[in-house]
Amino acid sequence: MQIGKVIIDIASSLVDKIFDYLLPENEIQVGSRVLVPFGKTIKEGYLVEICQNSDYDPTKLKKIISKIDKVPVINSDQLELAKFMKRKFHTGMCDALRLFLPSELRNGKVKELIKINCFIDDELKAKEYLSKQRKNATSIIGAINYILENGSASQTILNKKFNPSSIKKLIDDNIIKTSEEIVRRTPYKSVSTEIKDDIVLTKTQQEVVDRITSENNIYLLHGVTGSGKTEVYMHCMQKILASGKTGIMLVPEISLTPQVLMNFRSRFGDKVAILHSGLSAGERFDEWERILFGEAKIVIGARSAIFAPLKNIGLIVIDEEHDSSYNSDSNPRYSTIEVAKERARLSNCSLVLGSATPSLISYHSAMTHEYQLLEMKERINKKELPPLKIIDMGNEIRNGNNGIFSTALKEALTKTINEGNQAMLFINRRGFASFLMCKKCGFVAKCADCDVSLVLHKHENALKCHYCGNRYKVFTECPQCGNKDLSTGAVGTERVVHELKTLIPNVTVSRMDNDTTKTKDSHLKILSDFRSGKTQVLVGTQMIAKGHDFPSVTLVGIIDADVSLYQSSYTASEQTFELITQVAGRAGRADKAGEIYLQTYVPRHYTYKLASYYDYPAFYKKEINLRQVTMYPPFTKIIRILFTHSDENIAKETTKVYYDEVKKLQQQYNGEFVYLGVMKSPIGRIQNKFRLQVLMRIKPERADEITNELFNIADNMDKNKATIFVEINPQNLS
DNA sequence: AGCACGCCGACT
DNA sequence: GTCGGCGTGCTC
Repeated sequence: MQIGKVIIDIASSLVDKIFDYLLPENEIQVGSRVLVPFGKTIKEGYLVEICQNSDYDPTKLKKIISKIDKVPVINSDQLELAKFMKRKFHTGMCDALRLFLPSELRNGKVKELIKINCFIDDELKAKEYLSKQRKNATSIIGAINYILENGSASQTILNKKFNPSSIKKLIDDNIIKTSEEIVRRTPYKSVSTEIKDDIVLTKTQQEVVDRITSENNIYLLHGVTGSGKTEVYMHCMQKILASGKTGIMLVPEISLTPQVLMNFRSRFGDKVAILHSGLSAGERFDEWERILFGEAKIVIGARSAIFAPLKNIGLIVIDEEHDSSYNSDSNPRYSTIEVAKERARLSNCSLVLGSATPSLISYHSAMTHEYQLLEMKERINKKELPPLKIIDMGNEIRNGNNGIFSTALKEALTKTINEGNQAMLFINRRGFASFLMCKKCGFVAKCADCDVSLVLHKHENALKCHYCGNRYKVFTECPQCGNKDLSTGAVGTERVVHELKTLIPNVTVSRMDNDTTKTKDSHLKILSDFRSGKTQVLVGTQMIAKGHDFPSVTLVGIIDADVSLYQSSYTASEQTFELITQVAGRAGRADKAGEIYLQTYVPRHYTYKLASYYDYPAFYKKEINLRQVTMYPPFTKIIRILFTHSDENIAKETTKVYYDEVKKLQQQYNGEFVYLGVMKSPIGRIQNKFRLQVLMRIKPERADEITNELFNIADNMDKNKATIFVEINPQNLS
């Protein structure tokens, strides 16, 4: 008797287990999606295994109804990867499997696009028909003439140009004949697929390519900005392609600009598939299908592209490996680097992690020889990195300048604009000001549903909560005491734009942050306006720092570097160093010299000093020592268990039950816990849900074991109480 | 996720 | 007396 093991496509921990079914007579392969009777209803599921026996009462077994797709949609490596994700990150099997499929497939909304071609096979008959028409039948006459002139036309176009009901009548009357054709929606179709000649590599680049392609390993490629890493990746991919294998290259979502995509398309033609959130549903589905059917061999995309349905993978590349977007921080939570390591292991291929500022953890792995370190220390154009000036803002205040720009930055800005060059101003905070406060009674506007201050957005004339999105009216007098003297908190992007316009009245500025990039292509528009010189200054948050190449930028200003340095996270210094290096890399990319101004109140901080020399190894040394002394990652693993519930008492109760269990675990693993504590989450309430947490740091040796125990405790808790989230080395503790 | 079973309040 | 509230539990 053949038993099919099925995971039901319902994302709930209550049904996240294997259900046994009888297999029907006609063959279904493992990895197929199937329809099964489930309770009173019919559900979709994934056939994950076929075997001979079942532990379940054989009389109660039901039969799989049918398969959904013509072919299996999940291959064996992907199945293994899903199991790995369940083990490693505690994701449900269903959640993991869904990552491998375009959502369009599951919704059944997208089908193969069918183009209906309209043509006329009997011209005489058509002309005769034409002559019978009244003069005012413009649609019918126009459509026939249009087809006669063009030979044929798609029905979609005809429907747009003429009256659709007339077209239908013509088809019904057999004047227009139709034929169907499957078309693929290729993104960025306009880009030529003509394959360009190779660029000759430098000696260093060639050596790196040779290393990567000669031996299967995990490589950390540390190359300064402008050292030509992308070219290295492309050459490696070419070699892989030539050997009949396939490859994945991941980039941060934000740097998947049309330019990057064009680069790849012009090198690999239609052998490359592109996966990212900017694609339309149809495009994404078609790209996925091209990969599944082996038409595309190279996949380039954001983090989810690691799940692409490739077979026979020869190389995986993660560019800008330090980028935080590689950590999924909402369900299902996973680390893309960990997934990539496992996928590379399963495919027996190399994994390349590339960055100008590797994450401390990755660099440490290279230092301890878990990864192979590859270095590219020189820029392709042999130019020095631009000088970085640290400006003491305390000094500015002492000299009577209370503004947000230092005197030096003001002068540099004016000079840059006058000379016809471009500038970028970076501030890691959106909105106008971080809060609005009454000077008299100290009242600060707070969100009704979250324990946070509201951020002032002048442009929209609103106070916004950055955690739940609630909006409130801006007040001009204190709601508590009626006082009209209000003060605003720390500067955000809006304020910088405002001050800049005051400083240089005719300047053209655009702002790039979460608020101005809500619509689909808005960030591309902002970037292309800046690239073309339509805007002179680009003001923005994190997102302007990444990978964009603007030849005319000669000035970069970091308005308040301390925002990043003084966030309460053990990665604050690391993130600040990384940020400065990335932002600074935007200046002077082409033949023009660039300069960077960094404004701070702690000008002597080692992070700023070392960042200003672009000395990553020195920064690493300093920071890794600190981590070792204080016992933070990579010397420990941080685990945070977050409990949320709308009833504060229930949240507290669940937290206590869990904490007591962890204490038992601590006894059992005596000495493995460096720290264990229970407390309110830094933001005690979000969207009216109370948040508590159990926080611990564990020595690495037995950390996996302990993590499993922690998962088990969570699994055995009452599902109707507070919601439990387990986070490993969390980036933002809010 | 759904759907049924089951044990307590306001109504023809 | 019943209709229906949604807490609890199960689905191969």
